[in-house]
Amino acid sequence: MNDKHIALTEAEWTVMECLWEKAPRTGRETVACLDAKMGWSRSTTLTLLRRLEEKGAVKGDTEGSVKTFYPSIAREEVAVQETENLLERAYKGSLSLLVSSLTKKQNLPQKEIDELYAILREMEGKNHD
Amino acid sequence: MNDKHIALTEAEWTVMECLWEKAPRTGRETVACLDAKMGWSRSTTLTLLRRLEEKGAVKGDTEGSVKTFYPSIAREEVAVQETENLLERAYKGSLSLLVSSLTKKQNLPQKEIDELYAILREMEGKNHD
DNA sequence: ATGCTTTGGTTACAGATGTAAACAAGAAAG
DNA sequence: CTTTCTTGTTTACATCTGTAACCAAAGCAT
Repeated sequence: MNDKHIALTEAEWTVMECLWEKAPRTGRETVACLDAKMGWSRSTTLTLLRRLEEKGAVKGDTEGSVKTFYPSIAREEVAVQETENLLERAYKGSLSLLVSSLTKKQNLPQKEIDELYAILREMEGKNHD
Repeated sequence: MNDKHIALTEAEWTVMECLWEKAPRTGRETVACLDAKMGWSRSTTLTLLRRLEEKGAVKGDTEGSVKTFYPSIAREEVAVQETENLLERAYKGSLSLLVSSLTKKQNLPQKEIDELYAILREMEGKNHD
């Protein structure tokens, strides 16, 4: 059984961030977290949690009168999904096109450049092994 | 006078693609284009055009009884905007993190790798000039 | 036991989005 | 000139999103 195509809205991302940061979290904890971070009302948070549960992004566990929530997809998985989407939509699937568009506006800090070199080198290593 | 923050929806992207591909286009032409490509009804296309005009993404020019449309933002501009958004949201602003996440799934074709090297080298050139 | 508090669930509601029918004013045809 | 076709505008409507009030059941305090 597989659950592809989970797209999160802005608000839902915020909730997920909260759970990715630390999970499981009880309803109350999650509410507190998002009240602190976003000033959201209890209802808002709980509604979002319900919708996320419905679309399979979080799993809720009820014990007695209290419910605990935790993500059922990894942050990176969602990130990659959304990235691929954008890549397709906006750059015809070409990562280098994305990078070049971005860097045309502003140069990267050297640190980022080094990281990227490292990634490329490593990939080349794998490519002909 | 500046018009930042233009976010396009899925459907609106499709319309813009049509105009970026060739512009200006009359209403009729645009309708034809999107009917062919998407099977949309005349009304649908025209509604989208109106909304895009409202949000400042296209400019419409009425001459007599016919209206011509053309994009008032460049494709790349929108692309970059949306990319920066995703970058912030999903990768804490780190491009290298994005790239590494993506390439973890599947290696890039050599061509892409070469392109990326080229981009990096060029940027380094600019960095200390 | 009886009433506050905490906790999750149900309902609500305005604005955005996808999709399109209905309508009106000008152009073209007979 | 009437009829018909075209072209753009208004209105419509279901679904999705952001945001939250209201409600009911379970716990706790008196």
